[in-house]
Amino acid sequence: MLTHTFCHIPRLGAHTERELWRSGCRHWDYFLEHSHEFSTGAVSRDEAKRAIEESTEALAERNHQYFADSLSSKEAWRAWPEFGDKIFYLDIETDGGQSGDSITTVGLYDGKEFTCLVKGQDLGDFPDVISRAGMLVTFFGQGFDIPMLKKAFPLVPFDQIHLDLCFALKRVGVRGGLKKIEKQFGIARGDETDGLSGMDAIRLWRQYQRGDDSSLETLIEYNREDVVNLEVLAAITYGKLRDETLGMAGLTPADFDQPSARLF
DNA sequence: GGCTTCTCGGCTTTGTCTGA
DNA sequence: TCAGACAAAGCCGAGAAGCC
Repeated sequence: MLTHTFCHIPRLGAHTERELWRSGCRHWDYFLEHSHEFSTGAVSRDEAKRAIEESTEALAERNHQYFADSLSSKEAWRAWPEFGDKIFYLDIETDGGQSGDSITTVGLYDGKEFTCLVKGQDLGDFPDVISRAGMLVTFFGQGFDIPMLKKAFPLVPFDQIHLDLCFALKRVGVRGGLKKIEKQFGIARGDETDGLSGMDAIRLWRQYQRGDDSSLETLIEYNREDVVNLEVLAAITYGKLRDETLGMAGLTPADFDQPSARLF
């Protein structure tokens, strides 16, 4: 979807992008060869062409910072397939204000492997682990996880593309908390963690601190299911947003498979 | 409960296009 | 070349929402 995107160009909005698609310009490569044939709204054609040349180069170099800056958070979903090999699904748990509301665990899932960094053990490795990510996927991370992490790790730049599924799903009419949405899409949890909430995560951490090691195991499993399930939700969200975005232009995903859409 | 960001609507600003 | 019309982005504030 990223190579069909034009609304990341400064001062070029969704309306102009839809007009470009409708008039047959559906891929960066096509625009670069035929830019003189299309209207780019309030942006000059030369400026738009320069932006698309930069975008092509940035994608070839896997430069996630470029797209983190140019793509609005609302449109971050478009980069999900292109940066799939540099994604971390992320979720944190906290102690609920026990010591200034500090982070107890950080769960990270790259699509293959789950890593849980635990306070007092390996949480200090977070800056090193996160430096490998080009894109972060969270649920309400913009409102909670990322501000908390920025506070705990002020030297980490957090320059990744950030897809917040909470707001992305809301755009396609799916509302509610993470657990409610998981149920809505038939995503099941294990017997041990089914029904647990963020408040239970705080309780489990406190039990662990009192010497109950099995509580930490349950907390890590809860954290693991949170981030692994984010991948399933991201795929659902991507499909829904793509269909809705194309639908607003009177197009379907099949229209992007046309030769002119792919190349020329 | 506090925090943060979202959406939405209205207004302002900026740049392109078109015709004289 | 220039001025007016038009389109789109930016900005702001209010209210809503979900996180722990």
